[in-house]
Amino acid sequence: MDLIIRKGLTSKVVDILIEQSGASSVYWNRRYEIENIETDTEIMSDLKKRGISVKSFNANLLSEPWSIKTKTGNYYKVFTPYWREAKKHIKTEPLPSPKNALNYVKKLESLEINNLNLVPKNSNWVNKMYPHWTIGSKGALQALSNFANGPINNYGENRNKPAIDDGTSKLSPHLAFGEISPRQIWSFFKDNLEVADKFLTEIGWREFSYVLLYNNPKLANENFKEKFNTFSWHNSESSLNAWKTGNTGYPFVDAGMRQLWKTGWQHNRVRMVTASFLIKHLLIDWREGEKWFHDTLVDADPASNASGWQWVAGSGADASPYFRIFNPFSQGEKFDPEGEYIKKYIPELKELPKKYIHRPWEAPLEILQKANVKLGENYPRPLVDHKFARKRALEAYANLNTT
DNA sequence: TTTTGAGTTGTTCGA
DNA sequence: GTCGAACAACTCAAA
Repeated sequence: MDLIIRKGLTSKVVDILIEQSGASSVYWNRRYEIENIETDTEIMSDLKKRGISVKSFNANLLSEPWSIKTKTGNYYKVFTPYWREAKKHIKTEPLPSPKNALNYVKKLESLEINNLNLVPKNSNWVNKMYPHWTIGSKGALQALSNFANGPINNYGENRNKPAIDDGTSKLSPHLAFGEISPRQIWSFFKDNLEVADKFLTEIGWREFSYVLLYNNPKLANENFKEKFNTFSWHNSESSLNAWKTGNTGYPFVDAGMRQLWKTGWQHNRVRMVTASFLIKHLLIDWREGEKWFHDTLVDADPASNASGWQWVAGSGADASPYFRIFNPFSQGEKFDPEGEYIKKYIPELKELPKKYIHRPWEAPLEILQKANVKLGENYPRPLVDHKFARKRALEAYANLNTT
C-alpha cells in the first residue's frame, strides 16, 4: 500500500479520492484545534449524508479531552487531580494490527513529496537543524528506545540540566508531528510505570493542555483568567527583539534563545526561565512569546505552547503563582553550574571563569579583558536590572488584584 | 450547601 | 552556609 499525497481544500480532495478509489468508508484520526474540528465535522456530516461510512479515532492523546470529568461533570482546571483521575482510564494494551492489509482497487496518482517545497531551499538555517533530529517514526522509536535504555533512570534529576544532552527524551517534535503516539510511549513503559512516573507525568501535562485547549479554543490568544485583560503590558519592539535573538545580557536566557534559533528546540528548564524573563522582567505580553515559540519550535504544539505560556504568565489554569519570578542568573548557577550550556551557545563567553559566566557584568575589567569579553560590544550588558525588574513585576501583579 | 485542603518546576530575607 | 517563613488572595475539587 502506498501513501497518496494530495494538495488542496480538504473536502474537495476527499471527494476526488473517494471517486477515484471507489471507497465506501473514510477513516481518520481526530484533531483538536477549533478550525480543524469544524472542518472535520463538516466533512463527516457531508459524507454521511451521501451514504459513505465515516469513522474517526483518537491517535493523538491518551484520553479524549471531553472524557475526563470532575464529580460535578466539569472539565478539570487543576493538573494534579486531573492526572490522578486520567491515569485510571488509560488502557495500556495497544490494539492488534489489522489481519488483512488494506488494498486499493487501483494505484492512485500521488504528488511527489520533494516537489511540495515543504523545506526552504535558499536558506541555511534549516540545514543546521538536521544534525539534531531524525525525522519520521523510525527516528521517534529510536529516540524512545535510547531514552528508555538509560536516561529515564536519572530523569528526575537530569531533566533540569540543560547541558546534559540526553537528560530529557527529545520526543516532543515526534509527538507534535504524530510520528509517535502517547499510547505507544505509555505501552512501552507499562511494566515500569513507577520508574517512568516523572516522565509520564510530562505526557500528562500534554494531555491536560489539550483539555484546556478543547474547552478554550482561543487559549493562544485570550487570557484564561479574565482579570488579566486589564494588565498593561509594555510594548517594546527593541526589547522583544533582544529577547528573540538572545541579546538580553543574561547568559542563561540568551543561551536558551540561541539554542531555540539554532536547533529549533529549547530545554524545558530554560523555557521557563526565558518565558518568565519576557513576561516578568520585560513585562511583555505573553502572547508575543507564544507566537515566537510557535514559529521557531520544531515541537510547537498549539495546546502545550499556549498553556505553558499562560502558566508562566499566571493568566492560565492552575497557574504559576504571581511571586514566582525566576532569577535569570541564579537559575543558571543552579542548573548549569559549570556554564557548559552557556559556552555551547554563546562562544563569546567561553573564556570567562564559571564564577562570572552567569553574570559577566559583575566581572572585574581585567578578567573580562583576559576572556576577550567586551560588554556592550561582543556581548550585551543586562537589558534590565534584575532587582529593579523583580520589584516592578511584583507591583504590576499586585495591581491586578486591587483593580 | 458548606467546609477544607491544596495548588509543577521560586526567591529573598533574616535568624 | 543553612533553614524556614513570607511573598495574596483565589479558585478548584472533593468530602
